[in-house]
Amino acid sequence: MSIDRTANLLGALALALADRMAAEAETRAEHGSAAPAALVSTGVDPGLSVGALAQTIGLTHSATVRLVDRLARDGLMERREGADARSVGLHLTQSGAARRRSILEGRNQVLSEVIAALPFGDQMALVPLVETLLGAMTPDRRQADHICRLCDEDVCPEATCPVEGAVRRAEAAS
Amino acid sequence: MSIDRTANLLGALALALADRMAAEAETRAEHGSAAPAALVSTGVDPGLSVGALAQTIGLTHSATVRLVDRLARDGLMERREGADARSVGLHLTQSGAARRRSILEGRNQVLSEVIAALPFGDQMALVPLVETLLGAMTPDRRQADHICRLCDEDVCPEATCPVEGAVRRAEAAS
DNA sequence: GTGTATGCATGCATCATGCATATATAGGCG
DNA sequence: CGCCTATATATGCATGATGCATGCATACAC
Repeated sequence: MSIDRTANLLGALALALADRMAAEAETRAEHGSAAPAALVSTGVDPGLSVGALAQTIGLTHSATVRLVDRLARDGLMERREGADARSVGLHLTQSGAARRRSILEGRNQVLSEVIAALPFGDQMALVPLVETLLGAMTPDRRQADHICRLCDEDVCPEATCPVEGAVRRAEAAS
Repeated sequence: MSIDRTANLLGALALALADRMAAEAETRAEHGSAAPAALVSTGVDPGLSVGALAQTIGLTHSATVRLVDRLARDGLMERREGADARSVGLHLTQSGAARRRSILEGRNQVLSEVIAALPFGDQMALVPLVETLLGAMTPDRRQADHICRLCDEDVCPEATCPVEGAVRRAEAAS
């Protein structure tokens, strides 16, 4: 059992899962692949700035401005007052919050369906492995927000999130 | 430990891994996110048609025609005679084959680096879980090719591929 | 209070992609 | 043999998301 084969299998699984999640999310939110992440992340941290959102969803600032334009035009997101007179505070409308829930439910459904292929004991065995891998992929706060840009915090609270944990350890070490 | 939290964690991991793989691949092949898949898949099955490639990489036929145009213009891919006078047979040039190796090496490096966070025993424990999940995501040959569109067959031979196995079972059952 | 940094927005260009359609070949049926 | 339909590739056109360079307003430091 070479590490290369393990790597290849894990890569194929990640690709297949990401495909399904993206397909599901894009049936529920137009305006490109970053739109679901924008809705989900704005729901987690209402009032965040355009720049902060840009980093989380992995677009340039200008692309994020246009995306917010589109989401606002659809009545899903609003620009309100920000921390500064420069800054904007982004918030979901009621309709945007509903859309967000729909995206999260779709994602959960896709993933749960796949995981159901494992007997319960194997599901439990999988969890710590995934947690370790996620922790290893989290060098700093910025990456953490990016990784968790589609996460459902109701289901995976921050207190037990392995990505959060890795950030805390990294920040304590610095 | 609810299945929902497990699902969320697995989704985050898949997303993070897919991000890294895509970023790595796109530093090595221009022309959009489907280009790496086109190069890898053409290497696995030389002589395949444009239509077959389109299904594997998940683009429309016309988008695939343009992608092949671009890769051919860069000297990475060639249109040769196909099975028919209608069909085209796609092949990598020498330079295309080299590019393909580079893409696969980059992918392997990204994934191996992450997996190295697990002690060896845990890596071994992970393999059968991933195999089961991959099998569960493979309803037919078409999906199988799509899932494996970035796989390195040198490292993960068809004989032991869980996706291939699932296809064979599905075809035997029908 | 002047200069630099930060944050948001816009003009412009590019590029990948999809839809509708055109053209060529294959195969079946009368 | 000729016609019809299916298959395969290719193209015209439009769209839409994105990045770069830049402009503009506000904040902060000295």
